[in-house]
Amino acid sequence: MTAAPERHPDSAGPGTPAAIRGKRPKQGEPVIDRALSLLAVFTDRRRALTLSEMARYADIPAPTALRLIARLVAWGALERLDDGRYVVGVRLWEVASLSPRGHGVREIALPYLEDLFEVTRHHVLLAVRDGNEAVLIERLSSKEATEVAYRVGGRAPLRSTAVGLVLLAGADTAFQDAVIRQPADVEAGVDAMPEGQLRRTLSDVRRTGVAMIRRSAPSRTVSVASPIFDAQGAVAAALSIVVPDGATPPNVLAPAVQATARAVSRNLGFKAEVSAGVRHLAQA
Amino acid sequence: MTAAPERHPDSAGPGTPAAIRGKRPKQGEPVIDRALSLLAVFTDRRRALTLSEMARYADIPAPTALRLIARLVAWGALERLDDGRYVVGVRLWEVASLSPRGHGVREIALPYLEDLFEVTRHHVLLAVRDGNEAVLIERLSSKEATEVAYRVGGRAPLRSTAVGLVLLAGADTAFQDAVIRQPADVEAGVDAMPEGQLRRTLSDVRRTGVAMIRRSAPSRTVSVASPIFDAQGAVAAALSIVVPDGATPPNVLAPAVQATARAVSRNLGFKAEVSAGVRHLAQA
DNA sequence: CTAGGAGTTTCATTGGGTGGAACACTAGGG
DNA sequence: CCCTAGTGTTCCACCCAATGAAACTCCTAG
Repeated sequence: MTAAPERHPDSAGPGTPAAIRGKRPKQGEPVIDRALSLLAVFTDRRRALTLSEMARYADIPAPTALRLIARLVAWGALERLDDGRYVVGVRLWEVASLSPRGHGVREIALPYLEDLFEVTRHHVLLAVRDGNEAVLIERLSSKEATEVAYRVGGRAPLRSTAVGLVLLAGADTAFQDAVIRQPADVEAGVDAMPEGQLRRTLSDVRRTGVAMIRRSAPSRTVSVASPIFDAQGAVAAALSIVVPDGATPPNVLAPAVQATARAVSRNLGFKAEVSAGVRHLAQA
Repeated sequence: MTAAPERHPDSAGPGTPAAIRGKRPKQGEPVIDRALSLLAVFTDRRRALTLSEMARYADIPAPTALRLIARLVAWGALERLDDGRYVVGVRLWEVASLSPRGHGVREIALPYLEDLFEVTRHHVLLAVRDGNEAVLIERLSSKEATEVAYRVGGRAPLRSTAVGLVLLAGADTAFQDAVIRQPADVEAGVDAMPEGQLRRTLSDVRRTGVAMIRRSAPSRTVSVASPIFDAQGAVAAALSIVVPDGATPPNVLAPAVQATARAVSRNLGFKAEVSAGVRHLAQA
C-alpha cells in the first residue's frame, strides 16, 4: 500500500558521480519533481521563504525556480506575502483536505475524539502510517495540558510511540520485519526496545488491541493507543491519549480509548465480528 | 481565485506570430499546470478516481496523464489504492498542513474553539477568505448537532454566511465594492440582501465586530460570527457559531463568540487597542 | 467468440523548459 | 560618494524532456 518506501528521488542528483564526465550535472529532472521539491522545502520551522531560499533549498537555479513558483502561485498551491515571501496556499490545503487517510478519517473520527477529550481533558491523538513513520492527523489539547512532542502534520517514529506501535502491529509481517531489522531510532525520553521485546509487544498489541508507552521527555507522560479498523478490517489509523505519568492509571484509560476507537471503526464500516474474532477488553 | 485563470492553451501568441505556421498545435500547456489540474479533479464527491476518470476530467490524454500521475504518486501527492484508483496522498496533506492560513490559524485557534464548543455544544466554525469565497478551516460538531451546509475544506459564499460577512467586512473597500457589484449568489435558505442593506450590514459588522445570519435550509439555524485579527490588525479569519433557530438567542451568543475571537486574536499577536480603538460588546 | 473499455508500453517528433548572462534594485561598508 | 553583495526579474538561443498516436495487453460484458 505504501507506494514509495524509497526516500525522495529529488535529492539523488547531487550524489551522482557525474564529475567524471567533466561536464556539470545539469538538469534532466522531470519538471513535476522540481515543482514538488519546491513545495517540500517548507517545514514546520520554515513556513515562509523567499525566492532565493526556496531555490537554494530545492537546488534549482533562481530563474527556473521563479518560473515554476509563478505557476504554483497562479494555481494557489503557494501564496505570496506582502513582503515577497512565499507560503503554502489555502488552495493546496483545500485539495489536500480530500485525502482519505488525512482529513478523511479525521472527519469521521473527530466527534468521537471530542467526546474522549471532554471526558478526560488530556491530549487525544489520531495518526496514520506513511512509509515507516506515523503521521499525526489530529490532536486535541486543552490549553493546560502537558507538553507533547508532536504537532498535527508532523511525523513520529513507529517503534517508540503508542500510535506507532499500534500502526506497526497492524501492518503486514513483511513490513514489520523490515522495520524491526532497522536500527532502533534513538529518541529522547523513551527506552529503545530490544528486538525480542518489541516482537512480543507487537504480538500483545495485536491480541489486546492496546499499546502503551511511557516516556520521560519532553515531559513524563503515558500514552495509551488503540487501532482503528477500516471496512476491510485493516488498521487504518491509531487513536491515543496522552496523560501525565502518575495521573489516571493506564488500565483505567484503556477501555475508554478502546471504546472510542471501536466507535470510529464502526463508522468506517468495520464489522467487529467478521475478521477480528472475539476481542476482550485489556486485562486489568 | 477560482482554479485556473487561463483557459485555452492557444492563448500563447497574443501577436499571433505563429500564423505563418498554419499548424494548430494542440498541446502547449505548462506541465505543472497539467499536474495541478490532475490534483484539482478531486472533489468532495469524488475522492477516489481511476486513471481514465482523472485523464477525462483534466482533459489530458491517458498516456500523458499516466506519466504525470506516476510522478505524483512517487512523491506522495497521490496514493494508489489496491483497486487501482487514486486518492490524494498523506504527503500532500502534510505539506499543506504548513499553510499559515490553513492549519496555521487553526493550530492557534483550536483550543479556544474547543472551549466555546464545550460550553455551547453547537457547531463552531473557523474560516478564511480565498478570493471571493470563504474557505472552511475547521468545524467542531457534536454528533447530535443540527445539519449544517458546509464541510471542512469546502467553500462558502461571502454574502450569505456569517463568516463570509465578517471576512467581507474586513477586506479592503475596493474588493468589497467588486463583490457587492457582482450579482448576488442565489442560495437556498437565505434571503439575498439588496446592495443598500448589504452595505449597511457590513458597516455594522465593522463597528460591532459581530455578524449574524439566519437561514432556513438545510435547517433553520442562526449563525453568529466575529473577526479574528492578525498582528497587523487585518482580519485573518472569522469564527462563528451555528445554533438551531429558536434556541439560545443570538445576543446571548454574541459575547461568547466575540470573547473567543478576541482570545484567538491576542494569540496571533493582535493588540486590541492599537488599531481597533474602543470596541464594545454588541448591545443587548 | 467478439466488442469495448481500462491500463500500459513504445517511439519519432518538437516545442516547452532551461539557465547563463545581463538587468534593476536595495542594503550595507568603507 | 563609489563599491560590493545580495535579491528578484527579464531575455533568449539551445536542446532534451515531454508528448500523444498507435499498438498491445488484460480484463469484463454480451
